[in-house]
Amino acid sequence: MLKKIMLCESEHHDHCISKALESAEEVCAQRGVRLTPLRKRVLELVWQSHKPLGAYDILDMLSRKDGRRAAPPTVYRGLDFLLENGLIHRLASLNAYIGCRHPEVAHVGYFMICKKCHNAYELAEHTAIDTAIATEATAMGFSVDTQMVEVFGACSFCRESA
Amino acid sequence: MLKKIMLCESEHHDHCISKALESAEEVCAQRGVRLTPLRKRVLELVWQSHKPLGAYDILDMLSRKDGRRAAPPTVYRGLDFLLENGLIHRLASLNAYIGCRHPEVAHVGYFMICKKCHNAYELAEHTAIDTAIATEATAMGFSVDTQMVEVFGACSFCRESA
DNA sequence: CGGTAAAGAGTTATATAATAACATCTCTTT
DNA sequence: AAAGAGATGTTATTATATAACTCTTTACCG
Repeated sequence: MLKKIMLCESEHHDHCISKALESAEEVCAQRGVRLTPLRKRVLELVWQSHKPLGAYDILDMLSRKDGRRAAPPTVYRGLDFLLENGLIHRLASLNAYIGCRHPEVAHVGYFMICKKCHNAYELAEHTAIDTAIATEATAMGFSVDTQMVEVFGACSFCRESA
Repeated sequence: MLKKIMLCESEHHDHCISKALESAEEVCAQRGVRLTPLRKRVLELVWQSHKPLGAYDILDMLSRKDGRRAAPPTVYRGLDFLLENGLIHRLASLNAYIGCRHPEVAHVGYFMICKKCHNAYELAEHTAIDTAIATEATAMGFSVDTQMVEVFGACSFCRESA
């Protein structure tokens, strides 16, 4: 029997979205940076699901919503702001972006990405992986600055249905 | 006192190159695939240093060498072949390619990349990191297919000179 | 308040990374 | 030599991201 990690903490994904927006407001207020309407909309779009989204996917959604066609820099500026403030993460292996669950504290993300349902699970900080990387680095005299860990495979739900 | 992991096993980097080419010949012969002149040249170019190279960097080097301008698919086909046969790795966070030290056995690469000298150190397989990832995955019922671990920071040499 | 500087957003063009689609060549086998 | 497969050449295009400049909005200062 597999342990199942849920993507949404509550019954409905809407809670994830509203909670994320709320946290974002708090975090930005606390840091004295502005969560402008554009930035907020981009964040909201990223949070539409737990699947990483490409910048141009977001751009399309944004354009559809607004009626007129937005240009790439519009969305990239939003994404850059959100990345800088730890409100989203970028997945290098997918060129995609995903909402961060714990924007209060700066951290790099560790992700398990299901190749079937495309959902990405962010692991908590200070996992064994973190420790292992630090240990390996120390052993070779390497000082770690940042890191990317992206694991691909099948999540428990997809394994079951397969 | 930091332990120093050397990039080149012998005194001269030329040994790395010739050893890599030799291994590649063996591996390809064994698998019944063809290490054509083009593929070999691409591999040789990737191995010019221990710094990850972009596809277009390789393309430029290739073009310079040949006199005439090569087109992107030329180099991408070479890279694809080398990737498929585990002769090189792709670093997703850099969109760059680097020679693999152990092409005999299929594996994903774990890399420590120095932001100062740009050299990339490939860690041996079955490190603690590997184990840690497997453990985390199991704990959440996730079956691992492949993974990407890319760590950025400062290598022992650059730390010393800083 | 009103002026001003800075931050944000719009717009156009372009850089960078990768692939699609089709033609051609070059082996090997017969 | 012919056929077929694998490899390479060639042209065009897609996908991702940024540069450079303009205009607007906001925050701040007197």
